[in-house]
Amino acid sequence: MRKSGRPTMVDVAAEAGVSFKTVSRVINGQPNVDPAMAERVLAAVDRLGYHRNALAASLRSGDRDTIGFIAADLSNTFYMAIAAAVSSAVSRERMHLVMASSEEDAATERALALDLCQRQVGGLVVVPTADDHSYLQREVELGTPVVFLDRPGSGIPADAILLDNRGGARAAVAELLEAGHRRIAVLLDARSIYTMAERWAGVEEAFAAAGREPDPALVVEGLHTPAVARDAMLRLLESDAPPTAVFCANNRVTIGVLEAILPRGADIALAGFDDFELSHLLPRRIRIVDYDIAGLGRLAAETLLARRNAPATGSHTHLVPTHLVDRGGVR
Amino acid sequence: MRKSGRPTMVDVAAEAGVSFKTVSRVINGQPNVDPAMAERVLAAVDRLGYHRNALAASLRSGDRDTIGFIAADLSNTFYMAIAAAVSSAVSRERMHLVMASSEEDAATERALALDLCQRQVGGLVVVPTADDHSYLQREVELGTPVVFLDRPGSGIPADAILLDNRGGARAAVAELLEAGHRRIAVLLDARSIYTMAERWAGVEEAFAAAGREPDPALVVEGLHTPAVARDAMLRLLESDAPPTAVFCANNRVTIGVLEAILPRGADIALAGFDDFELSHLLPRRIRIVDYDIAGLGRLAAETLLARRNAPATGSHTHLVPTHLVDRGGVR
DNA sequence: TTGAAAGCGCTAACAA
DNA sequence: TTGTTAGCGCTTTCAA
Repeated sequence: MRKSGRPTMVDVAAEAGVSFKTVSRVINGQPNVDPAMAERVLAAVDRLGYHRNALAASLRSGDRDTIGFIAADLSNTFYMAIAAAVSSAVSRERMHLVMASSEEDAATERALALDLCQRQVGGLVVVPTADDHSYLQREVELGTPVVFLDRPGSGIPADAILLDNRGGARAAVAELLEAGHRRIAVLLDARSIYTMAERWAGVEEAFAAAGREPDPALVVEGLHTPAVARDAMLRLLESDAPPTAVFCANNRVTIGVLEAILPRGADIALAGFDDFELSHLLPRRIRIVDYDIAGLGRLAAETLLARRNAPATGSHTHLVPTHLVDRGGVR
Repeated sequence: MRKSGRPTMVDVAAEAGVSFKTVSRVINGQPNVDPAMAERVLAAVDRLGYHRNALAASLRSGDRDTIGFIAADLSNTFYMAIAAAVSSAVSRERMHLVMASSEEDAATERALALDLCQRQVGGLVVVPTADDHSYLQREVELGTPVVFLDRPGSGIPADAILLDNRGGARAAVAELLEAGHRRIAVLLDARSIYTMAERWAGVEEAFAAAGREPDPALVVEGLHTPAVARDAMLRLLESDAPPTAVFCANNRVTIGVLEAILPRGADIALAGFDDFELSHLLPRRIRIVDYDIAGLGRLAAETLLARRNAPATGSHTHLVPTHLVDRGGVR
């Protein structure tokens, strides 16, 4: 064994007294090897504690068995759940998932994506923060498939896996309108975020279908944290004409609203986009726009893996359905 | 550019009309390069859309800039949160995190760990499922540091990051005893799991300190899911002598217990190990054994990275403190 | 069935 | 300051 490093195929070959190509054959389970020789090689492998260097192997063969995942914000349980789903789908194909977070920063996203490409990933799943992805153009051309998740990318041909944001929001608000509510508050994060814009569009569609339109005084946007959403809700409750119902455009907003409503037992109908842990134990009934979050991650992984083998025949956008469910109402 | 593949340093050198070592120097920002030459190289890089192959680079240099993380179960938000923390700590050092899940299976854990070692990871963070890790002996000897997280490993010299399970459980139960409770139920997952054994030991210590011991009729173990925990709690509530307080040994058990208690408004004092999302919005007050979960992941990453540079001077076990907090009580 | 030689794309000595 | 020559550990021809 050389200079105290890890043993190599050459070391194993020397130990077993065979050519180093024979070792390669045995290690890779290739046919046409004399069982006796294989036996000797395996014994040498064992004695030396040899492990194949997968990086060196892929250098020559060009095989890529790693997939990159860039989340927008890993501290958000939504993206963590997706990462877990992508990971398990990827490992089912005996591949690995390398995970990173852009922290909602376009430059970071770009640096991470390019870095992962340099690491020769076989594909990239990206929750985009940047609004131009032409920096990936070259990589896609060279055969690294990219799949956008949760938000669409732009500037390159790549598949996208999106939620039916519009339909989900529309259905939730339509229900509130049908129940006779006329003062419906709509609380959102910044409308510059793709999902927020879509959900807001769904809200408008629901109002339009009922021949009405949202009351600007009851619409609050830019609610980026539960605390901010809570304060906004408190102000609405204390206004001259408080809402009788509220639609929360994501789970952070929903949580903030609950923080405002629950302590004072305000009597308001609740609907929100995104389910969350323990929603079923809430004391108040709430309608939730739910969807298969693990399925979202799985679909992304499968779409990506399919691209690896198939020719780039136009990009496709998958719309993952949402459905309304009841949560809470536990006394 | 050769056979339609990605451009290499040789291609860039040809394009720029310089030697390929000069390209290497420019790409790696090494000193002693004529600015004019660097300019020409950079232009060629741009024209060709060249990106350095980080795998090939590390093959020769031996640099390892990837850390492996093996969770016991990525569908558990606890491990996902840890993974996120490890990821961000690792990327702060400009390294990458490869994520995998053993699904609580020892053979899977072993296969994943060995696989990651073959991929030349610079270190391994493992939430162990196997109870013998001597299979990693060789890798540790060869300089791949291993850090165990949440549960101790065995058979190899490796650092461990553990929670103060015993102290946390003891404090929670001691408080119930001090409040005068005499019929305290203790609900656990299987005691064969390290954390459960430790927490149970903490419970016994608290009882012993009060000159008492747990009532076997009120101790239920093997509660692996919220549903099972809920049913166990319901049986206790309906028994002849129901408990006046309950200690839940992890958050799954706590959730099951809440599912049993909340709908019927049973008047029972609650304490549980592990915080969970939205615990602060629960209608019932509950004492929680809390800890810094992100810090746990960060500490694991930092301990691992420190090992990479330092000599293997004996393994160290870090005990992460826990503290009791109030949750819930929102009407 | 086995082996020798030539790469993969890069870094690291060494020379010029 | 620049270039040359060896490798890193493996896979892939191609010949024996």
